[in-house]
Amino acid sequence: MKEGKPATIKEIAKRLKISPSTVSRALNDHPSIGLVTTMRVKKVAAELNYEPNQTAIFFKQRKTFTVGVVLPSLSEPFFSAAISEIENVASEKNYTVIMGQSLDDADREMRILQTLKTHRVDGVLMSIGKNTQNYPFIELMESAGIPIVFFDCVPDIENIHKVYCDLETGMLEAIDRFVSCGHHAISLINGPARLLASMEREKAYRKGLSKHSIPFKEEYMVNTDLTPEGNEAAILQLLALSDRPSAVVSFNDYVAMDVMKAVRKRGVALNQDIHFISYANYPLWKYIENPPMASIEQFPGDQGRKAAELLFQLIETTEGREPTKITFHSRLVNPG
Amino acid sequence: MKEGKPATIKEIAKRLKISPSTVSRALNDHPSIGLVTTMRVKKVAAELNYEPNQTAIFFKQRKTFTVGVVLPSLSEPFFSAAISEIENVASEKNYTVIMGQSLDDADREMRILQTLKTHRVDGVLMSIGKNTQNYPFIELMESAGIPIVFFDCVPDIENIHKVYCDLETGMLEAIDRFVSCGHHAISLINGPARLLASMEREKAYRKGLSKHSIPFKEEYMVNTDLTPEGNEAAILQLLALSDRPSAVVSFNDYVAMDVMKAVRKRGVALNQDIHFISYANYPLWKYIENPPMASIEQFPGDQGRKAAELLFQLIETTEGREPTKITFHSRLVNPG
DNA sequence: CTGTTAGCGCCTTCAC
DNA sequence: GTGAAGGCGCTAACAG
Repeated sequence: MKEGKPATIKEIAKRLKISPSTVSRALNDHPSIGLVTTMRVKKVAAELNYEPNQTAIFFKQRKTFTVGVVLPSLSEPFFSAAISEIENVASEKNYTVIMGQSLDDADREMRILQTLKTHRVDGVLMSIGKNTQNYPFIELMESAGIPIVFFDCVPDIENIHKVYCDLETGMLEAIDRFVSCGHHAISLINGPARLLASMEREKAYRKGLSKHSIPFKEEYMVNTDLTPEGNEAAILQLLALSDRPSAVVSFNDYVAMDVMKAVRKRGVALNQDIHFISYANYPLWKYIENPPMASIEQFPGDQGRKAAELLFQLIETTEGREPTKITFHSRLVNPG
Repeated sequence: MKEGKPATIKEIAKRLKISPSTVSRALNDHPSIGLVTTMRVKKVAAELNYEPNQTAIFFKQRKTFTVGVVLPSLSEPFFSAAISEIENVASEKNYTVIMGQSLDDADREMRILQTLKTHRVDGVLMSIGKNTQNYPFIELMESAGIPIVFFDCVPDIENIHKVYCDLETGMLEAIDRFVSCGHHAISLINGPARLLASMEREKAYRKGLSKHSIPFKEEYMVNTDLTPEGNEAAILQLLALSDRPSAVVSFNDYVAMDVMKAVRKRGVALNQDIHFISYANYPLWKYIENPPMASIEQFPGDQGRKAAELLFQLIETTEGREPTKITFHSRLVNPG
């Protein structure tokens, strides 16, 4: 039952008393091999349960048919959706996926990339962590000739391939919606100020307000460090205001959940006294008793798919390509 | 910046006018190489930016330092927790992780295993899908000499390595809890009857009841196909009973969420008219307004870690080992 | 301590 | 159409 060694080309050559090269060609349907020999070879191959030794092929072809995926966390539904699509694209192309979670740790991120490099992956897809400030890995991968495509959480520099979601459109739609429901006291609970993602939200928020001629009020924009405590602190800051906002856009759904929990605890009525819209649109909203008024969808699956497709293009064209930038537009949707 | 070819051992040998084997040994800190030569070699290696070609090493050593992980879905928090721990163990051991989602599709499962085999992974960790009835892949992997360890959702056969969570203890604790709160009309919303997981729950449920001398009532045990519709239908069946149960154990948290939603919709008061306990203990409960009374923890992370550790043992011992069975015991905990 | 030789399994010129 | 030979990069006998 247990075959010590899998069959090799040589053995089937020996059996047929022909040369290994002929066998190799036959197995690869090389045109110059006679149909009969090809058949005979394949028959014996099947009998011997022959399977090509991929490691040998990888070695020879200088290609591993493997791509690496690096992202902050697998447990976030957002990234799950992305990696799922990535895997679909990869398996269509007969590539396998090696993955690593950075857990928002820049060192760990770098280590993962190193590993991927020594494993000679053919390409890398990456969404950087919140704490990643500089990007040594870009040069690392480039010097190794390994293409890398960033998605969703992308470095704020040019000359790289990236796929991401423009946060502005969703924010504008959110504010439109709030305004059309009669809200004018609209807050933003933003993430850490240094994050690109936060800066974009703020910019869009200001733009949305001014579009409706609502003046920007300092005290309506608060920041959270994205911890549960920070999230709670942020909403308390808003609730304490004499002119408490009636509508809030929050950084993402996790923030929204903490915030809504805190609101509930204080006896403020959700979707009555105060209304929420947040980014991400996590699937679990449909189970919640009082879900937010709306969500801003960021299309993780589509981003993942596009990024993967782009990566495979880069892998297939040996030439160094122009940096490509693909943008999705966030959109307001019903939660869940 | 971009080096066409990475440096090889040969080149650094040539530079130093020594033999490649010496270089190889030096780089691997072989004891028989003089300290000076070792130093010189390493110095030149660093200068040339040498990095060993893993594909060559894999090829030569007949080992890829890669393990495959196959599970139904990455997006379930349960499996995320497991794979996260698996990855931790793997990276401690300097292994990388290739993963595939079966999406509960038996064919896809088989295809993933095939791919893992051709990629010559050193071992496989697997949690089988709900629809997997027979296990051709066991023989497949065995004939290739690739050890496989199952975890959580494991085949119902002997002679395999498995790590799983005994569901009984948690069920007994749940029923104890219900009874001590004065409940005697205790229902079970179970999964598809053919699932091993369902059979175990039923058995434990019956045992728990009889422990408290509560007679088993047919109409108190209903099944769901685990779809949202099925879940709703199941609870409606219970609610329609003249002697409606006041306490329900449900198959898992997804079922519980659907069920609780349905209950809410009909104006039955959660945690008052009717109480729930379910398996899994998903982290999101802490955000829910009326969470279940308790959850049954199945320790996905611990299962993943143990399974991985076992797999690495198997990989390291060339000998075919006795089938190992490691059991965790589910436990009642506060949700979230 | 170091060098020589050989070979992992496959593919690919180059000959015939 | 087929065979022989060589080599990918590295390691591991076997010699010195």
